[in-house]
Amino acid sequence: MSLACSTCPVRDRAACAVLDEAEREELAKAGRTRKLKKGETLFTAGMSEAACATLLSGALKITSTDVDGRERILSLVHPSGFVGEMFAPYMRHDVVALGDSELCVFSGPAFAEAIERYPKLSQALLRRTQEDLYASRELLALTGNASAEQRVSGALLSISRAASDSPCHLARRFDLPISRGELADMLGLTIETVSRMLTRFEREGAIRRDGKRGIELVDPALLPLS
Amino acid sequence: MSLACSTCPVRDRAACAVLDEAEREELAKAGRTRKLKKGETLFTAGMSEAACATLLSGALKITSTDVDGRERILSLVHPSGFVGEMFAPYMRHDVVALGDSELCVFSGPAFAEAIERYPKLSQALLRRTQEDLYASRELLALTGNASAEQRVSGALLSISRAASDSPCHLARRFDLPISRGELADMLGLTIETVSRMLTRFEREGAIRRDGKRGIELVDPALLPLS
DNA sequence: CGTTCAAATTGCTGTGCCGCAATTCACAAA
DNA sequence: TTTGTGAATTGCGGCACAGCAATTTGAACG
Repeated sequence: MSLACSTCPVRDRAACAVLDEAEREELAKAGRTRKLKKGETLFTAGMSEAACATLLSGALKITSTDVDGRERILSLVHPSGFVGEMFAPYMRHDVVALGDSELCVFSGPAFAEAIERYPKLSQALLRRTQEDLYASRELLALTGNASAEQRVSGALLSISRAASDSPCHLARRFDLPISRGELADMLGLTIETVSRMLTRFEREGAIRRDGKRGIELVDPALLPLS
Repeated sequence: MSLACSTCPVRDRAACAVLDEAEREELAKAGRTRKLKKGETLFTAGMSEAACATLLSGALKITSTDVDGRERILSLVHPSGFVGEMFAPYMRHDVVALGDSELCVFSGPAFAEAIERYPKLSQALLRRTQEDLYASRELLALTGNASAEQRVSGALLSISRAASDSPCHLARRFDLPISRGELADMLGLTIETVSRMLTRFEREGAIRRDGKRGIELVDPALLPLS
């Protein structure tokens, strides 16, 4: 038996929030909660059984590994986000926990059935998937032909927006959710280059660094991409 | 009054194919067909009225233009493909015809209403959007930290697969749907580099070029990314 | 069959990022 | 506080790609 949805931390933001209470409890019977520690893998690309999940707390990364063995971060997943497959017969990408995380996991067929049964759920997921698609395309545009300076700057602004309550407002002070190496993997750069750009921004007075992860935007207008 | 769906070239592959005939004709009343010449713009990023469309024939590109004015191709759209917005209040990216094209266009609100009415349509679009999301992520992985050689090689294989009837089979001989410049914009390279890579592949015996657009895969195994 | 012009190719040079290595830093544990 | 360890920073060449310019190609036209 699953945890009751009434205590779910994302019960009013996740895709299943469009269902009424009875429907949601019914859906919950098909899923199960799961806890992941930092670095643990939820799904592996190529896995032959489809599955999907809603993130309750923590953070995930969706990655692919290229022929040379280098990892590429395709997307970050925040609480209430949705990952996985319900139509495809296998998992397309790796999904790994960035920090300790809690999830609500479903088998692919079970969730596909739920989508059949609840049209509202299908619509909510369509909305969400379109948002993910635009996020992916934004990242594509950012890492396309921009300089290293622009990429790091763009990532800072994007993370700052994600950290603030409103998506069009910048958080002046925030913590990077990922390491330099992961940021580099996301931007198609190297650790060293990311580090050099942060140093440059700080020297130019655009940002101030507070420990390994803390960032304060002193003068966002100085960042090459605003 | 719209063109009857019975003569639609993609009537059994487009998202609306999941509707029965009566429903489809009903939906068609909300849309209208439109023809675009090569290079004409369908949607412009920021346009305040949401709209969407199914591509009947021809080809489209979804692009964004960065601060320096360089264009980045985010996605190619083939017949039966779907583009545009029905939930967002504005268009996020530019959509331009790569060649003469025919479309079935809907206003955003009208299509949102259709999704409400026909759960099957919502599901079909969810499937399709997920496919687009994976395609976008594949491109992200390809252009991430791969060398120019790998990017061009990967694009050739990807286009060859798209040109063949089955998505896991390579077409030995095909025409590039886009110019060198557009291919470069898609891969985050320059025209010159794309050209040099094609020359290299031909010199090494992996491909043969036939005119400006024709490509024959002589020995795909020689391509660095297979 | 030539003409025309945009697209593609090729050569050359500069540079921005990578890749390695050494050092420093931050945070946690003793 | 000291110590230990992994992450981050910094310096230093090398190279792959960008950017410009000259040339060639090829598809459509008269």
